[in-house]
Amino acid sequence: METVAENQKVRITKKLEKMFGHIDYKNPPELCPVRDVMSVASDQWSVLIILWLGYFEKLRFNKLKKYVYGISNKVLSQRLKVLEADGYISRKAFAEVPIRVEYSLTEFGHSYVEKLLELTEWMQLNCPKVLANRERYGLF
Amino acid sequence: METVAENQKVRITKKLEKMFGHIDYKNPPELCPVRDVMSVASDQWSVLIILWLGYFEKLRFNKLKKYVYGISNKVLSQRLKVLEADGYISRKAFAEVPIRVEYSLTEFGHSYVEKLLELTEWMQLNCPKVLANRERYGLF
DNA sequence: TCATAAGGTTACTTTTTGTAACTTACTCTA
DNA sequence: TAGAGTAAGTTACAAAAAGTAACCTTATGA
Repeated sequence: METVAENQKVRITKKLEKMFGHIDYKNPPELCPVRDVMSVASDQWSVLIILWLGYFEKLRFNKLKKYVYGISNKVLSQRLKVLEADGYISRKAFAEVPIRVEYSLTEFGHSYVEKLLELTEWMQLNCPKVLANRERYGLF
Repeated sequence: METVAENQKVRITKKLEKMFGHIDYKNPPELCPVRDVMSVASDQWSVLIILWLGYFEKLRFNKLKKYVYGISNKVLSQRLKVLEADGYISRKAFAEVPIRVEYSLTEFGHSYVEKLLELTEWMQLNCPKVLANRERYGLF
């Protein structure tokens, strides 16, 4: 990662454009792709939802609620909607009584899980803080 | 990513342990490493702080505030403390008047930026939603 | 003596998140 | 036929988090 001295004027580079989406830092923050990417499925609940759906082929609402321990109906419902809209998961409703709804990861969702695991493994090896907790996790 | 049928009992595997930290899903969620990893420096403001510190070698409080457009003193101060505690950035205060404080990325912070950029590039190629926005970003 | 400066902190307001009770439509049991 | 149960959510309300704007400190220059 090449850096630039503080007093130096910002140079417009391909790399910077990719990082911020647009060189003008006064632009609305929604225009930053990195920010977008990280905001989509990086919150605590979404991560757990995605992980459990990565482990099970498919899960119904209440099963998912059981595994994503401590989540409420409202929050689970909200997160599922966002994750579906963003293409991580798919929702399949069956016209039964009572209604049955199955959630599963999309192709993209599965590859995102791989990325999450990669990042986590990398963090476990490189992040000072996580490293300090490895005993707590019982890993390695 | 291998998945497991819904009705199947959870098998305790090395992979699952890594994913959740502990097989018992009723454990406090702080015990999930993936969750930990994603929660540390993935919020909107932290990402921008890290990116700008990745671009500039070092930045003082008010410069940083200027680039991380729209952030307040309180939030910037808070995030900087957390990021420092977690090993992403380092803080250097000079005994001058008025006081001068320089923030910069640690070694780990720099490699995290690389990871962020990698993930973003990957997302831009694979995420349906981000792909739809690529025209807006003016990338590619 | 008043303004300015850097790097924050503090009291207060707004927004977001979470909680627990309720809903709907049907079926099973007493 | 009244009542309970079931799945997948909503809704009204409370708690927590985030944001805002004024203030602090120590010193220097006008």
